[in-house]
Amino acid sequence: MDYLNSLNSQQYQAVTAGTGQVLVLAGPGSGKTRVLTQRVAYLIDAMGVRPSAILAVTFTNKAAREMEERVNKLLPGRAGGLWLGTFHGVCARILRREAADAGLSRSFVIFDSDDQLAIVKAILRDLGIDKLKDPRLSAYAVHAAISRAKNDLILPEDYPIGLRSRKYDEVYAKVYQRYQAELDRNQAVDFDDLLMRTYLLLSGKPSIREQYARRFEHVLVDEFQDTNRPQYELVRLLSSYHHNLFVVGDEDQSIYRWRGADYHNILRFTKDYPDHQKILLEQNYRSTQTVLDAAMAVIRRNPNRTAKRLFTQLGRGTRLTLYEAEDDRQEAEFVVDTIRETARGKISPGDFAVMYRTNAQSRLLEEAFLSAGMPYRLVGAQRFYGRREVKDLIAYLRLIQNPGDTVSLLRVINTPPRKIGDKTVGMLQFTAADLETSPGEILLSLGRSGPASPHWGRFDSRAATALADFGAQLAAWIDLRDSEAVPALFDRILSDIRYQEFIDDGTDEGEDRWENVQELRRLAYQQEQGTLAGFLEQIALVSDQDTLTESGDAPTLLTLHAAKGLEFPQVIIVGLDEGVLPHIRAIESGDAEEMAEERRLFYVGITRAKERLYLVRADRRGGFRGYEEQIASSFLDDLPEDLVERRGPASSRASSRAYRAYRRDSQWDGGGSNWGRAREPYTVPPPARPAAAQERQFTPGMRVSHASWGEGMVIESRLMDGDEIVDVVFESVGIKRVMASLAKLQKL
DNA sequence: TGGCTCTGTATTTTT
DNA sequence: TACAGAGCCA
Repeated sequence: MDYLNSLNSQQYQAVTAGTGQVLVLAGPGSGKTRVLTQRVAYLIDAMGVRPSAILAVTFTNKAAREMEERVNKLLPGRAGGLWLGTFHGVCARILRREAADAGLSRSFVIFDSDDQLAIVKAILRDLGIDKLKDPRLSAYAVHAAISRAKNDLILPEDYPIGLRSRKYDEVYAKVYQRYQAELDRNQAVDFDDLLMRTYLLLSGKPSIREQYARRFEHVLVDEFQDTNRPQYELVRLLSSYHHNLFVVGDEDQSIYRWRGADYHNILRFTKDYPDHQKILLEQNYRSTQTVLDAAMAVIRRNPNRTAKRLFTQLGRGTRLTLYEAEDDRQEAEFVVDTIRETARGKISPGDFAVMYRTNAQSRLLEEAFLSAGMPYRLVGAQRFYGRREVKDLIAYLRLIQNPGDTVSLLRVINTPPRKIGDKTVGMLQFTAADLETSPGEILLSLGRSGPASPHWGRFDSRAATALADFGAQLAAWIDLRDSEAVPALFDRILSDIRYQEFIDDGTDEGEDRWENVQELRRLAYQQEQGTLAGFLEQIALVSDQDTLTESGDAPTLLTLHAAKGLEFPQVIIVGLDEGVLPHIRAIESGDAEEMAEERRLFYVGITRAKERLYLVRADRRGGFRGYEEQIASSFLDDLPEDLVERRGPASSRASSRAYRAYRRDSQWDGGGSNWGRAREPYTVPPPARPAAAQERQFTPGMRVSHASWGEGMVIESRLMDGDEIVDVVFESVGIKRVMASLAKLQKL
């Protein structure tokens, strides 16, 4: 157990904690992963726990893999059989094993965001709602409402009508029901289903719950601040027999609120498990004190947090650089120049990470790198898996795995073109609906039996032949699926459909597309041992971080979200402008929690830096209609002057003056200023001053009473401008939004 | 049926 | 900008 010697006393305490519940509050860079890894090793090594009785849940597959490697290094050959993975991955595994009890086909597929959105779109079209052009009824918004419901563990038939708006809720409820029915018809689940269905399975079937709860003597959870309701409940259920629960988190790094994550789960944990041990990890082993001081100055402004003191023994280090460029092109050039000029000697290009708030910001950066002839690594799964050619091939694979997957079928039925047009497809769907089967089954019947198929007569002979040809192909692939490994199947599809001919038209773009196909093929070849189902699952659940490769000495480009859990010697954060970071949507929402999350995002970015941190902004940015003037991010205001060295053409000029004037104005006009040729004004709430910081007095579910409206229940509450805005459903008058200070609500 | 052009609109973050 | 979807024509 030599490994224990390298721990500080808090880390040691955490790693060697006995049984029961343990909450480790770990600041950035405090050795959280190390504690988790060694804890697992300690359980096996010192406490004699079988690896297969340990469940460890991480946030990304990458983190899981790293943890596995490190445990294996500590205990060579003794850690096999650990359950290690992401929440979504673990849930998929459980659902696959318990498919029958979960009401699923064992070969269920996981729909990606595009498929999910496509289903919502089709339903809206069917209901004639797409014509309304109401942004709150856009496919995107409706899908978000469904996702929110699932994250609140609300089933379609229980969707509450009239809580917010009767008109919208009715649509959401209806679409939710049809959406879920459509998933069922396709034998498919979405991301939220993985969590919700596992929760329903475990909560609804005591025998299955007990089986898993007995099995997992120890449950460990990483990034606990980013768990949502289903995840919290799952952890509770899975640890409900042995009650050994070890969670690690940091409220200040919670950045997935929009996905239902709720850092209050940390507080909830302390209440639900009153006998827990709490251990604080404050010593930072990653960054210089300057970086930490900057980080603390930024995060201090957030209300509702446990104050932490981050300290290091790595010395003061270099001051931050704040570079103010004239425009976003110059911003990108600064990034490239800085890396080129600094990366020599001890610092190499691979030491750099460039972080941004939105993916769109990577474009200019990429262009700048390309024109400078410098390589870079871009983190992001969507970039690859969202490509048409990649999606096509995955759709083929999914269809072979599950012919009931009509979404995939429709995607590939005429791609490449095989003379099956809209009319034929319409007939196919109609027939399937008529006979209460899936289009895929009809296709297979035509393929296997030809004119002898009972469905043949439904189509004219040309259409029937085309369908039968494709059906026969599909049937052959399905046979191959059962006899061959994934790579062989993949190559067979490629050659059968002559995909290269279709996609690679000799243009640069065509070559590019074919290159992507090759990349997917490489991934398939790594799946020599695994099943098709496993390959598809792995593909469906890749996280952005999983696409981060270790190879090559090139700077990494990634979003602030994707940067969570990583560290780099040199960090450049771009886009420090009001409206970019913090993002305009957070500002416009007027929701203090959303602004707090933007701040946490900045905090996460800052604390990734080991040695040196650059912050970059631009006076003007190109939007989709020309350039727009920018104001420096209000977050920059919170950095102590003595930690920052200002540079750049813009720093001493107009923008700063305008910015200061703007700040002054916003003191008394409540935000919104016009100067120069500024665009539409928007209001910027003042940064959360400690004075204005306060606790929420009302939480959802709480019973309250009001002098004239009587009793009601709180459905939502948030802090805004130092007051609390509470939504309450009153028994007498329905839903009302009130200011806590004026309404004099009484808690019951 | 297939391919082209034109138009309108928008995703912030991602499992 | 960029991408999906509609509309048009061969």
